[in-house]
Amino acid sequence: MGRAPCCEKIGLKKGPWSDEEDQILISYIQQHGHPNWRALPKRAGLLRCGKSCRLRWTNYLRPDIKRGNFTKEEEDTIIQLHEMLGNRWSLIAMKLPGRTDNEIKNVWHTHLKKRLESHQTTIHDSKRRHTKSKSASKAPHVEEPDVSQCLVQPKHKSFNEERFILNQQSSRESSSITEEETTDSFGVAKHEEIDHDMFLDDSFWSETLSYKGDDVMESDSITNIVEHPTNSLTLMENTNTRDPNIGCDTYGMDIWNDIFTRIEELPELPEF
DNA sequence: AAAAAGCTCAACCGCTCCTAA
DNA sequence: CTTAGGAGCGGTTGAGCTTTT
Repeated sequence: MGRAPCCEKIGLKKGPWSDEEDQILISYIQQHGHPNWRALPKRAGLLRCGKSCRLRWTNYLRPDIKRGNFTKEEEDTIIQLHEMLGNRWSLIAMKLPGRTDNEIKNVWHTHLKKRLESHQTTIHDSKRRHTKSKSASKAPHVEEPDVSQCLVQPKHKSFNEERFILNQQSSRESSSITEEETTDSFGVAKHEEIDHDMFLDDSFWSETLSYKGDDVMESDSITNIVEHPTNSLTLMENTNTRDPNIGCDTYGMDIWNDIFTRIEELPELPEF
């Protein structure tokens, strides 16, 4: 069929935004909101594509944007959530108030991914050396904590855990995965390094996916996620991402709150 | 001091999903 | 049911800045 271009490109400005443009966009949105991004630039008097305006607003001009370096806690959260969700930056961003998906994506590609890669290389080297030295000498070896263990999916995930990730991954087929990953026939991201013992072991997954109690969410809800992940996650995603003004549906948000709260209870990741 | 290499991050692009007609 | 259009997402790019040689 072929999609029409999102906007009439001729005569529209591209590239970095000027202060003046920012001010126009901010004041327009403060007065009128943004019920229709496509029509916004014309109404506001901006020579920009609606998409460009939305991006500028959500990634830079929104009043609740937190700027500055990421804290270690934030980075840990990103690593943990990336482990669970893959490159679902918008979902990860939901857990980091004031941070945008774009920012998180940048941090991942510029800092975190490299950190992981270098540590995995180090670990491989040390393991290779260890294997060699083992055959050469019988000296006792103290196993260093394997950082990569924090970063790969559990080797023996339960069926429900697998389905949870499957649905997270496959609900957007175009989602790609990081370079260290391969994809199986179901679109599930799999890491090459699956022979490691897992830092996020079964207890993590069962804790994450189970529910006992006194939280906001009904226990039926989490059971529903586990037993009907497709329905639950589709519901959550739809309600969470589609209303720019309201933000998140309370029901869907409660589910995420619960999941994210459990992630926070995880043991601290080792220092890199 | 200058050039090269590396890094960061704002912005763009193309795609999918959802919804209304 | 089909189609068109809007919104949002993730991948990628490239300008500008910083560090290294």
